[in-house]
Formats: sequence, C-alpha cells, structure tokens
Amino acid sequence: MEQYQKVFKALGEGTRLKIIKLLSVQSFCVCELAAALDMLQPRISQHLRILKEAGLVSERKEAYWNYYSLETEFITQVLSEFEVFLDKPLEDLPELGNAAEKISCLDEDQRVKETKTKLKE
Amino acid sequence: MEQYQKVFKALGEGTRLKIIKLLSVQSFCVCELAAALDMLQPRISQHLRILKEAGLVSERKEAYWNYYSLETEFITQVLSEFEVFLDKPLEDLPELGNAAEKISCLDEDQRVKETKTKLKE
DNA sequence: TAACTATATTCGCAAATACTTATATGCTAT
DNA sequence: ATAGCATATAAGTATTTGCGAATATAGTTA
Repeated sequence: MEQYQKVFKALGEGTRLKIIKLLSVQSFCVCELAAALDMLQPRISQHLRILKEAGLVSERKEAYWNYYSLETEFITQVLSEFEVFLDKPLEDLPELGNAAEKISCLDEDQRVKETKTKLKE
Repeated sequence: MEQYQKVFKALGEGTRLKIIKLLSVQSFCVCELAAALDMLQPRISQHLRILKEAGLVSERKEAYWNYYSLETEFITQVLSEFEVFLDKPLEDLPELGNAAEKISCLDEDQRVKETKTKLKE
C-alpha cells in the first residue's frame, strides 16, 4: 500500500508526467530533458530522483551523460496489481485490518433498511 | 494529461488510499469512514471531496447520511487509458508538441555513437 | 594535476496541502 | 417552528513540496 502511494504521488505531478511521457518515446539525459521542457537542470534532476525512487525510471551512465529510461513493464505491473489490491479483502491488509473490525458488524443494506424503517415509523 | 495528474494526485495520499480501499468493499457514509479510520469528520469530508472531484468516488444521499461509493469502472478505465497515453506519439499531445520539436533533431543511438567515437579518438 | 562538462545536492523562499477548531448547511423528527 | 444528527465549509496553523540560485560531486580531457 505504501508502494502505491509512492508511485501515484510520483505520477501526480505535471512536470513528472511530462518527463515520463518524453521517456516513453526514448531515453534522454538530464540536459536534454531540461532543454525540451525549458526548465533548469537541478529541477529535472530532482524530479528524476523522485521518479527513480518510485521505480518508474532507471538510470544508465554513459560518458558525461546520465540517460534515464522509463520502466514501462514496472508501471504496467503496478497498475494491474493495484486493481488486484482493490479486490482483496480488508483482512489481508495490516493497515486496515483494524478498520475492518470496527465496521465489520455493519452491513450496508441492513443499515439502510433499518434507517428507512425507522424513518417511516 | 491533466486528468491523469488529478487522478494520480488523489490516489497518492495515504488517507485517501485507505478510504478508497474501504469503499472497494462496500459503500460507507462519512461518519462510518471517520470511525473506521479513527479520524475527524471534516478531514474525511475534505478527502472525499478531492476523490469526488477526481471522479474516483460518487455520492448518494440517504436520509441523514451521505453514502460514498467507489467508481471502480472509472478507475479501471483511466488506468488502461494511461497506458495507451504512454504509447501515443508526442505530436498528439498539445502540452508536449513543443518539446517534441526541440528534441526531434536528435536521435539517441546516433548521439551515443558520436559520443563514443569522440571519446575514443 | 588542472580545467571542463554533466549531474547531483543544498539552501532559502513561495505556493500548495493536510490538519484542527469552529461554524454553517441540510434533513429529519418532535 | 425548533431541536438534533450528519455533513460540508471556513479560518488558522503546520507541514510538505516545487522552485531558483549557489555549491558540490563525478567523469573526461588536456
């Protein structure tokens, strides 16, 4: 669950989305990305670090340059895993097992029925 | 592209991810979510507003309560569209057509070859 | 070694965001 | 109508985050 947060946070920013889209075409070094996006080099480096820590891009050093590549397969995998995550029962998630207990005694349909009954009486 | 940013930003936060996971099981009203997550009600309402504006959840009023439901199909659709987005040519994206021009004169393999040649001389 | 190029990191600032407290709105019930 | 419950909104504060400028690091050339 922490991984999804990290990945989605990395994806949820305009500049990083642009970088990702550029890298989806081909690998680029930092200075090329900076030129293409008309931004300062340190900014690009910072965003690339975030993307790299989330696993979305990888780095390859070549002479002067550091080329960054999009980890396309990783992205595909995380996104499909996320859909599986949404189908899992709450009990399987340590972060939410507690929450599951607090509401497990309630059933929505039953609740609504009770409410309606109560209101109609 | 703006939609992806909004959706991913909404997904990239811990509390909202938990809310989404809870709603993946069944619909809940605000006070139930607040109780389950042991958080204050206004905080939950705020997060729900963000999720709703991103299209990730929908609202249904019932007597006293506002029940929120996960828009599962929407999520699935956006995520698969995003993968298509990554395959599109840059020219199709108004936000990056400009960037495409700035780097279109460069070809990575050629660039690397030149570099290596230059370094070996 | 010294000078150069590309990149990474740090610092200070401004904008955005999440949180708490307090208040307002909307239904429902008496 | 007035009271009560659930929810939404607003105000104020603290934290986070993106940014520009300056500095540090790493690899390359002379």
